[in-house]
Amino acid sequence: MTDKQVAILQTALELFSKKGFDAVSTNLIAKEAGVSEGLIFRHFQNKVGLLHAIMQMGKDKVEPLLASIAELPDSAKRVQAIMELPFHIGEEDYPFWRLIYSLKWQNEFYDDEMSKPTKDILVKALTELKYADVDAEADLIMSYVDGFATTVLLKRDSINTAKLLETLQKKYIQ
Amino acid sequence: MTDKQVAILQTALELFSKKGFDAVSTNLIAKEAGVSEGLIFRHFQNKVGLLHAIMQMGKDKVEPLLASIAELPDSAKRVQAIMELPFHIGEEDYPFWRLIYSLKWQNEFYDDEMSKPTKDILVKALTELKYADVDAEADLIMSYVDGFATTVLLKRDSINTAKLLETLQKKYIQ
DNA sequence: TACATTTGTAAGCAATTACTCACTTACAGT
DNA sequence: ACTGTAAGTGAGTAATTGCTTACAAATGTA
Repeated sequence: MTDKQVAILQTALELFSKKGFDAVSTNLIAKEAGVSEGLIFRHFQNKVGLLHAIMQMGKDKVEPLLASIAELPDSAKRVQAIMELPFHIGEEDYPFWRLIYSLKWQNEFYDDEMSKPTKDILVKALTELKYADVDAEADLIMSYVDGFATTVLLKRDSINTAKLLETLQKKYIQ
Repeated sequence: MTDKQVAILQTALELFSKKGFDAVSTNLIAKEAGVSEGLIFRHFQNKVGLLHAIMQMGKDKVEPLLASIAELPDSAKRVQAIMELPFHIGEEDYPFWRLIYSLKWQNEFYDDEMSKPTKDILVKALTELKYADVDAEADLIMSYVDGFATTVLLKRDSINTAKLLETLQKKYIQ
């Protein structure tokens, strides 16, 4: 990967996550990245190809994180780790997660499969914990996580997310 | 309001919520609504004006609903009503709520004030219920609600939302 | 050195974009 | 019937869109 290739990916991610995929032109990306517009198409074929490349980058980063959670020996700790996931996103990964969540709401790009691995970890852990309705319980926790992610990614300036996590933990940890 | 005015508003809402605001052209809206493109600008000044008109429509519908919750005499019931809000959205209101949530992720249109009245109801109720940290508790519930809304609006086909609500209620109602 | 491949540019492309404007039609109130 | 106002049209606009292409510079690799 060339310097300019990285520059394109990073500024595109930044802009997509800030304004939304459709509101950002390839012209703007090129300008902000200090690159000729043609180079975007040389490396990524088209605008959607650029988006795919960004998503792949993100997936490559998420996979090992999820794997490390799956390896935790304590089932309850696995559930807890999934639940608290949004609170432990590094500042540098905010743009990626904002992009993921914004794309969810556009029919064209919504990929239901993305959250599958996370739910699988939950289902396995909840089964081990002998929950009655494992699937519904997992869906409920997945909803919580979506909610926490929304709050952390969208309101980190206006609310105290550390205190929020603390309040949450008081309910589930004794 | 003319028939054509209503047609524009409805098809615009439908398209915006399905594809995203920026991905929908005024040309397409006009075609789908069976109206000349110029009429959109006659009635709503510009594309953003059209969006504002749609949002106003939605707000007018939400306000009385929220007011009726605020009037419930039982504080606990008020909290419960807020929490379950996403599960009781009528099918006909899905497009509006999808639009609201998709716009949340675009810097340009995100209006932090929109969720204020809901949180106010929560804060008041939780105070009456003598919760320790009312504000953090309210933020937590607001997060839940965002999560439930995401699930209901995005996955109503692939998961059983009725069962999800049931599972949720088991945790909070004894 | 020579040559092939990759990386990069700049100008240009047809199509689409949001929006305007001159115009006609419908319908009030007097 | 006359007139002012609102509703509606459709052809136009300049600017922007995603993308191509012909070419130059850089980077291998023998």
